[in-house]
Amino acid sequence: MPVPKNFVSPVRMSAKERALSQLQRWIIDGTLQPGEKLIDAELAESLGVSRTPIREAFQLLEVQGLVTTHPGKETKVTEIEKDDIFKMYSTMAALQALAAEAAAKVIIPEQIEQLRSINQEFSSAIKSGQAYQAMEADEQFHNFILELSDNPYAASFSASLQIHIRRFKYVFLKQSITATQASVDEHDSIIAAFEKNDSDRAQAMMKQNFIRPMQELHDLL
Amino acid sequence: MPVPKNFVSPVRMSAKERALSQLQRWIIDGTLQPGEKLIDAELAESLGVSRTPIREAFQLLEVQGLVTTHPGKETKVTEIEKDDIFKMYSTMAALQALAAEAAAKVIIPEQIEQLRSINQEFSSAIKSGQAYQAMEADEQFHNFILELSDNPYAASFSASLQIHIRRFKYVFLKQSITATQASVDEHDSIIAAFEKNDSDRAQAMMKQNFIRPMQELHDLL
DNA sequence: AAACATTTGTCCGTATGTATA
DNA sequence: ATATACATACGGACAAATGTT
Repeated sequence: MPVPKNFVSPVRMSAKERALSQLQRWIIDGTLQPGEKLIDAELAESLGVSRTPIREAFQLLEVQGLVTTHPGKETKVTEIEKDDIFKMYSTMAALQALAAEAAAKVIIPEQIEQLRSINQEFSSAIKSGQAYQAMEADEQFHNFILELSDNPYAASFSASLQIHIRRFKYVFLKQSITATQASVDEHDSIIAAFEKNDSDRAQAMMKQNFIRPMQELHDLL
Repeated sequence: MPVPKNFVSPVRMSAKERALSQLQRWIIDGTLQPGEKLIDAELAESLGVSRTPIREAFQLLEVQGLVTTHPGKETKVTEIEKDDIFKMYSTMAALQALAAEAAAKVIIPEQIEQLRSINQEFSSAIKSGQAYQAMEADEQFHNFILELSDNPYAASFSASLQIHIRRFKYVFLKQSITATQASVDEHDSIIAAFEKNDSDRAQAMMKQNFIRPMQELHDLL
């Protein structure tokens, strides 16, 4: 019997992983607010697990910078302020520019076509005012390039930053749309640079793709 | 009774922290070799703690990329190969270049003097063939600039990469000296750029300070 | 194919430490 | 200043999962 090869991952998530991703979601979307105190026993009950997986999730969240633990004292959701946007975006810009530079040297036509397709969805989402879908498509575009760059360090750091940026948007912008047509055009420029294997230009355009919204966001707040 | 103000940090390290730093050391210096299987119960006994802090340390090491966990199966020390040097150094270069760019805009004369002093020690260590001291001074130089840049994301990512780079040097170079006079000169150029608050040049020189040894190392292996 | 051995995953009790009254 | 409450840190037992004989 032909079993579907790519079924939706039989993810037997451990309790720790479930706790982690749930807590991440709650912190990102503001259910758990900045500065809020977290008590493991309480969360353990509401997630239906024991305190151990919660504690383990706390440790990972601390490394990610989403919670801050004062050992033996308390653990709270990390505070966030609007000036942090500079630090997050400029760091992200540096990593993504690096990825674009590397990707430009190895990308093949089929992959360029995939990027085009993703950017098309991104554009559609913006035009129809679907903020969440637009954000997802944008992330997909950048993550695809990161994969091409074949740099696990940059990919890991970028993933971490992506979470912080998402949280920033939720906390300060409450879901309002942030992506604009300018972003779509910049993506097109990056794709064009990829076609010519022009790593310098790909790198420069990628940087702008983060620097511009960074300034727009800061002006807005 | 006058108690010394700056005593050596009353670090009440938790068992988890002790386990973590010990395991880090063992992985970096090759005591625990790439691909080696780690069993928490065993390490728990040899470190004189229970499995819990060992397990917690494992999780953090996994995020750092020093160990790889196959859930429910095993956890091993992450493999490493010589081509990884490109990925580590190019990523580090991007982060440090960003830090230098930011630092150039806010650095004050006193801090420039401190950098000069650190670079002096770096130079001395190289001339007297003290490989470890040279590496430490070099790291101190870069970490100081990271602090100035006031970017916790870049600082955190850089710290993580520093560990991987250290491990790479231990595994492939066995303590032989890697720093050269060229590095000292590049540091001087960075300092000179700082004096003029020339963030572009600081950024460019910082990048070269990582790209050059990256290629030298790769040619060597 | 099934039972076994090994290792990871989870639970919960207890100790330790910190802050508040 | 002492006691008390509360949250974290750790330990050890048990359960689940995987690979093997």
